[in-house]
Amino acid sequence: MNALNITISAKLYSKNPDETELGRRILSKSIELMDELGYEQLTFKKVAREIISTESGVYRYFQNKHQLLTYLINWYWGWLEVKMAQEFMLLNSPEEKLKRAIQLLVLPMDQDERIPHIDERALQRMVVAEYPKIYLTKDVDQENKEGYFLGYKQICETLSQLALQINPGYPYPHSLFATIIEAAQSQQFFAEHLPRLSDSSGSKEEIVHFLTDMTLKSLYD
Amino acid sequence: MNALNITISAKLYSKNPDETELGRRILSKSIELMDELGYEQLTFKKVAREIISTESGVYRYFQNKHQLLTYLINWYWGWLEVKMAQEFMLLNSPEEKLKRAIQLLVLPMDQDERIPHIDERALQRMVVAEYPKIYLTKDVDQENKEGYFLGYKQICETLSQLALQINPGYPYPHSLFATIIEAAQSQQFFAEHLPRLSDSSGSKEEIVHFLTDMTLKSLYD
DNA sequence: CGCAAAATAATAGTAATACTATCGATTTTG
DNA sequence: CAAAATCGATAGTATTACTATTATTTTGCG
Repeated sequence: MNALNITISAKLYSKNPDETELGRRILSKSIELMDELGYEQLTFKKVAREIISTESGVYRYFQNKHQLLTYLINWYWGWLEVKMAQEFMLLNSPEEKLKRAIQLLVLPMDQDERIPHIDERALQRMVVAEYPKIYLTKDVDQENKEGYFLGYKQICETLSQLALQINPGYPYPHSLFATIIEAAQSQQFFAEHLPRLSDSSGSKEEIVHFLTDMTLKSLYD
Repeated sequence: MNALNITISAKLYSKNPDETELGRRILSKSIELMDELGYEQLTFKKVAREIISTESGVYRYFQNKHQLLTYLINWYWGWLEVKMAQEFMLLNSPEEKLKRAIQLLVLPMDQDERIPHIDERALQRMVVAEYPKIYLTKDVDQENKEGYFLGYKQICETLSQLALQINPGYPYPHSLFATIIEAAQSQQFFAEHLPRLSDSSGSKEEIVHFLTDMTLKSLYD
């Protein structure tokens, strides 16, 4: 728990990094380095060196790099969930809410001044580049039991409920929003790196249009 | 090139594994072990031991594990492309072809007796569990130039062309089929491991229905 | 058939990684 | 103020992902 009431399963850390200065510096530098170097090239040694601490210091907060990545991505989903809840209060129809949710999934957001140690834009870029790595492992079933993917599942559930308000008979709400959430990430990646897998090489607005079109056409039959 | 005319960029190997007995044993055992252990746990040493060869033997065919994975996944896309071309000859309308393509993406296929060293089902399972790892790296742009992702892009292009036959005005054919192809994989994974991200915990037929529904609703407006 | 060239096996070695363990020193807290 | 938690510093280990070298076997071909 922190300023924004983002809850993260206690299985995702050894010692809560949100509660200490060192922990917050680890989070901050990890996001920066993971965005810059990518998950594979990041090591706890590099993080430790940059924050003038030690490898064992980082290990006291996270058991390994995979747990750290999972923590950060869950933080992102939790934060997005909070943003959505805030914005939904200003909107009336479920359709407007879904449209806004898709924008929040894709468009870059402003730095939240209440959480200076998290660079939201860097985090967002990092999530686009790394998110499937948290579940594409042989430990997925065990880690699922431990709540490693609650953030993703929660946001998928929220959007599914909205979809059922629009069309209570739609049979695939979870599949739909898992697909939309995945596509929101992968289309950003493809637009930048593999443009022949996208029609939106230019602005993120085009990705928003594509996803919105796909969502609404699926729901209204 | 092999019995089935699947072409794979020469940048994806040091020595063509398809042309020698040792090479084919490497492919065969790699698929088996990658399916069983997952990408991270696979090592060239383990492959070598199982085929009674040596680590350096495997390195003569592939520069590293990532290149091997990319080779196998391109082989899969190439093989799927061949299957689709065969099946499309029996069908007339683009809609029928698209429906059949989605089935081929999801449903398990029979072993091809002409290629005894490739276990297609194991390969298919492995692709579901590992495919984004080939492009989610910091080298994606360089590797893209070298043709690492041609198989994926080719299949996306083929399906996009079909979609434009149905609706020439549809503005997002590449995004649509990149999304459908990704969802075909991720929904299989979610149905098995993270069922709250899917509505198809039972049969693969449900995934086919979901994807077909999404595709056709997107195209017909 | 015999020989050169290519392919493979066998072995060794290296740098980096992903941890684990220990031990004072310092800070926090009850 | 004493106990406990925290942190920094250092060392060490098993594994991994290669690279290099040499010896042996297989194979193409004149």
